[in-house]
Amino acid sequence: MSEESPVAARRTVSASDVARAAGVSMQTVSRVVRDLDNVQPATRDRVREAMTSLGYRPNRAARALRSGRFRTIGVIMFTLSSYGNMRTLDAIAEAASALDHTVTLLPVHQRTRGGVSTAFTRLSEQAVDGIVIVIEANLDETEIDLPTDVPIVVLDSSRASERPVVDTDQAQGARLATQHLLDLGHETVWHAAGPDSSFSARRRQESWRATLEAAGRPVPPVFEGDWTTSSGYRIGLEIVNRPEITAVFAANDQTALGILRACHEFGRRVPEDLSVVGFDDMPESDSFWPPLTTVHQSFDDVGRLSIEILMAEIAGSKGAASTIVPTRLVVRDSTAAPRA
Amino acid sequence: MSEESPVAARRTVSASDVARAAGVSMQTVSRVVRDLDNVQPATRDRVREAMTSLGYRPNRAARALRSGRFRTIGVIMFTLSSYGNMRTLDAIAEAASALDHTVTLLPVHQRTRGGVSTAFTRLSEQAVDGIVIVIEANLDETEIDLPTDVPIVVLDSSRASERPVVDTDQAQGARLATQHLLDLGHETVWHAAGPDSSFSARRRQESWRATLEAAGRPVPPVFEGDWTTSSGYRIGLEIVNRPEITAVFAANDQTALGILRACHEFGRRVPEDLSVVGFDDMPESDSFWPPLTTVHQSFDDVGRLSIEILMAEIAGSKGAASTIVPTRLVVRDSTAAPRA
DNA sequence: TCGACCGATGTTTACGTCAACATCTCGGAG
DNA sequence: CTCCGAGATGTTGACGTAAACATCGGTCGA
Repeated sequence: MSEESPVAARRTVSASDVARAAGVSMQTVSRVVRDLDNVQPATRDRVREAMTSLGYRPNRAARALRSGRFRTIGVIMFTLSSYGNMRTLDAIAEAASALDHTVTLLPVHQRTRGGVSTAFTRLSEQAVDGIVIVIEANLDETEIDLPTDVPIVVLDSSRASERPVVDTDQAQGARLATQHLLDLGHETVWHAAGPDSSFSARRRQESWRATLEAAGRPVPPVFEGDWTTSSGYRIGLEIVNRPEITAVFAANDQTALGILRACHEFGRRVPEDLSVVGFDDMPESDSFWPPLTTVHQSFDDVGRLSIEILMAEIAGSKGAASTIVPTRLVVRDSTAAPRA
Repeated sequence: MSEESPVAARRTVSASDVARAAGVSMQTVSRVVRDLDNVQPATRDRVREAMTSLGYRPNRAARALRSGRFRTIGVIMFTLSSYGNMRTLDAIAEAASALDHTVTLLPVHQRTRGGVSTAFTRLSEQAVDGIVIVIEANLDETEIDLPTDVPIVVLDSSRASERPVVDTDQAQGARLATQHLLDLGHETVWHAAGPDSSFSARRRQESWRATLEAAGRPVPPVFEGDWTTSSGYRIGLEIVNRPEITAVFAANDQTALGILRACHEFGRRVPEDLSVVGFDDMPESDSFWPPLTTVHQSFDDVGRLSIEILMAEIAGSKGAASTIVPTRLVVRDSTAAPRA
């Protein structure tokens, strides 16, 4: 009945306003906000009431300043425009949110130097408690001016990193794909690779090669791609002219899709004349034509684990272990035994 | 030569540490940091040197507390797992970054009440200067406890909102698609709709209907979908049994892809027996089989404009105008004249 | 009955920065 | 030679919160 007038917007309601309204001290308000200690239920209710009627919202900046904690995780990625990155970010955001943390996107500026485009970022202000680096590049980490005192978890990195690494088990996935094709009876398996700048792509390629070698099969030259459907299409155009190729392992589903397109255009039948395996298991992959056999990776697990490890580091645990998330092969209709 | 020892990590370097090292006052450090005023070049250099050698980073919380500005934009979205949302977020992040702002993902918690799942979010703490709502739901805005004093821009909203709205011109896009099919000589066009909870989906449907009516064509019943390939596949299964259907406008590319799959499985030829148009123009769409005719929407423009408008609001301009971004039709191989 | 102890609440102070104001230096005009 | 002003730099005091410490009743056992 008192503060009804919605006249001029007061600036901001602070804890002391609430305290005055509830007839308690600021400190008690703080305790109620943080669900702390024993505050007498009656007092608590009185404070709560005052908070809602005044529309009080704790000032996060002040809180962070005082406590030194931002309850915020920073994420560094080059681009959101890839299926994997997006899914990973989604999972990270969800996991962080469950722990009552917020996710902020830390900008990465591209820089061209000596012909190579590298990333250069100056995280000039510390406003995060931890950082997840989801970056895909031949990136010298020194190019990113990272805070020294903030825990960091890295995805898609060389294992050489001293930081904790969380990643899909690229090697296992590529082996699954390659072995599947060999098991079907193909003499060997060709590979439509991802960009050399990606650690994931490199590991998939290495594992494909190792699997062939372990089976004593010839290792054909690699088709170089860059994750895109158009690079897959270009590779597909080469493949359709070479009847001796009966099986291809594509570095990701988009590349596989591009190959499928070339096959359609030139009448190369899949899987009768050519078996194709992808990697990622995008939601669309089961509707490609034919539905794509592919390696499913669990982006959700990767995102969730990276937050778990990061939070442990933030909480002070030293030397958190790196973690590898297994994949599984999803067999659909793009693979078959070679024609006799 | 002096501070070489990397012994124990000091806590944080503050402006006063820098001031001491450079032999100036904190205020001068602050001036240098903000590139302000006239600071004697010699002094400026001295301070800069001290900053780098000490590894000084301004404390963003303190800065925000003092200035009341966070240099941060909050983004509210249900899920990142849709092509459009992801692209929009990417564009928003880029635009914000160009203006030296950071983007944070504000979590939205799902809540089920009375059988309907609604969003409930308590943005309990204000830590953003403005908010972009990219939400797709029959959402009573009161369900989200938004700060009252923060500028907001809405995407994918009913036009009824009093807030500034930025969106793709859904109506124009749907008209383009429908008219294209009519122009090819189809008697009428069927529609594989998106979920009713999406304003975009509803507007595409309305415009499809209006276009048919304006052309004096019969308006067939709507196939109800939910953006996914599997709903498109389900719709496709119905279509393949009905030879009288010669043209379909799908609410998005995924739905179209599902329809294509059903056509392949049951030998309904596209575009000879059925013309299909999508909406979005995903990067994969030109590699579908056949390459998909679709409506291209410019997510980049939507993201960029939303930030422009939001920033203007933050800067104090009242009543920012809503904006509609045009689409364009991309004709590929999934559409043709009906067979005579 | 009294003192110790415990739970509930209040008081003080510092977190790091920036705005406002104060001061200081130096050159040039009168 | 003095005074004034402009530019350079320093000092003080919030911003809103939470940690540390202080205080104040009341309960319970000896």
